Amino acid sequence: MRSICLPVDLELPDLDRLDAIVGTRRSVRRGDALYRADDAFQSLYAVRSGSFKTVVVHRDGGEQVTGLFLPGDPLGLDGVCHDAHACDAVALEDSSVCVIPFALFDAFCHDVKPMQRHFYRMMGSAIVRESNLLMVLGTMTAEQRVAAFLLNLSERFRTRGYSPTAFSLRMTREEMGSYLGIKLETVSRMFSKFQKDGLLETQGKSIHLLDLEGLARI
Amino acid sequence: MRSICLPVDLELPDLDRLDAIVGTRRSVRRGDALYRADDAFQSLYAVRSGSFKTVVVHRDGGEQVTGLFLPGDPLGLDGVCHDAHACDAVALEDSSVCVIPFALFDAFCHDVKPMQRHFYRMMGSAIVRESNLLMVLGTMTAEQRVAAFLLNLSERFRTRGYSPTAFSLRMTREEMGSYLGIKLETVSRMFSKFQKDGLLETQGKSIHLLDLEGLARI
DNA sequence: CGAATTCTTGATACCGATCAATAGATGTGG
DNA sequence: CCACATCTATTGATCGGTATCAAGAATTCG
Repeated sequence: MRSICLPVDLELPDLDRLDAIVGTRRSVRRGDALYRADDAFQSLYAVRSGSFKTVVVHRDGGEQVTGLFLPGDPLGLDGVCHDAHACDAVALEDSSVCVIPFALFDAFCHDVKPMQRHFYRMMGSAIVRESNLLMVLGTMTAEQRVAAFLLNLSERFRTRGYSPTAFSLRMTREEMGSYLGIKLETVSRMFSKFQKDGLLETQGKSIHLLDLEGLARI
Repeated sequence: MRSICLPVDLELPDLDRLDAIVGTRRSVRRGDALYRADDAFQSLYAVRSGSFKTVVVHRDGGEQVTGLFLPGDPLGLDGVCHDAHACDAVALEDSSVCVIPFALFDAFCHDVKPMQRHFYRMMGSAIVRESNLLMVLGTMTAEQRVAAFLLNLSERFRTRGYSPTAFSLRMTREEMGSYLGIKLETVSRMFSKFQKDGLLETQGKSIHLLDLEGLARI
């Protein structure tokens, strides 16, 4: 878990100090928010178990899912900008996070160069992840979006040591659709199509990918 | 200019050190790249004059414009993640940038806390900017996208002290379309429609917004 | 178990893509 | 500085992919 979350070589005294900073845990029930847009930014979080979505809420109530976070993913970086969070972070299932008070974390980064470097990487990763999503929303058909989404998940589960071909997805079709810029019915239709083509099997929330290469060719 | 680019109060010795770091200038001709995806990440940049677009290139040649950068905007943050840039940065017109060697800048941030803080803000802003674009691409109609784009530009010109209602836009319709996830013909049609409705006047690259509130209502 | 939410599937409508042709702008070399 | 070639923009006609509307089935959760 730490290898995903903090792939940094730290010596013992530093490691203890970090453990003290990250000490607190917090549980969030399915559907509850870890933080909301305009909440004061005080802490970063690391997903320990479960999963989260981040959503931007438009003035006229329109919601856009902008991120999906799995165990090990850092959460809350959107708040670094203006001392307030820019989106809501909502648990997709009963979940828990590590709380990382930013003031302490920042001071720690100041003293420990590899940690500073890793923090930069986390911020950079968030930027690149969103760029990739822009690419998906800007250039792909509905079919390609769903395929790209599944392949991305597969890869992320793989790096976490879980099966890259069989996993359970706690998002609803509607949330996936929002994330991908399409409607829930379209998501459902694409799943049906892929199933018909022998690329995957679905049974409710659990998904079994049968042909990763086939999905990649779409 | 510095007030956009570095809104930080620095004392004199620090200011001199920063000037030394930022010393170098670089000119980029229209259509040329300041950097390309996979180039080694060595420097950040600040736009001095002109404008840039960032583009992500898909394996099958598909291009997606992911950002538009005006004077004062920081450029290159996408490279902080993996020691290599994640996109191309291309000049939309003959332009110039300040070159900020990252190693020196990082050391400076380490010593000067307000600067560190400002760097965090820049990274955070990049994340929030992309979230907003995700919102545009995920939830808005073509008409709304073009209106939102023009209003965003208007606001950015305003904060820079330029006219918020009359400006010249060096992007082609195709580039705007790529940025907004629609085709160039659709961009053109929306401009024509807005013109018919008395919301703006266009003449080639120069745009005159006549009714900001009307655009916002769309 | 039972109510509520979520999912699937079908029929139809509409927005934006595509194809195409003309007009206008931009830049280059004579 | 003009003439020509090229790139860019506009506008129209048509097509297709997704959204929308609707109904019923499956799943989830209290």
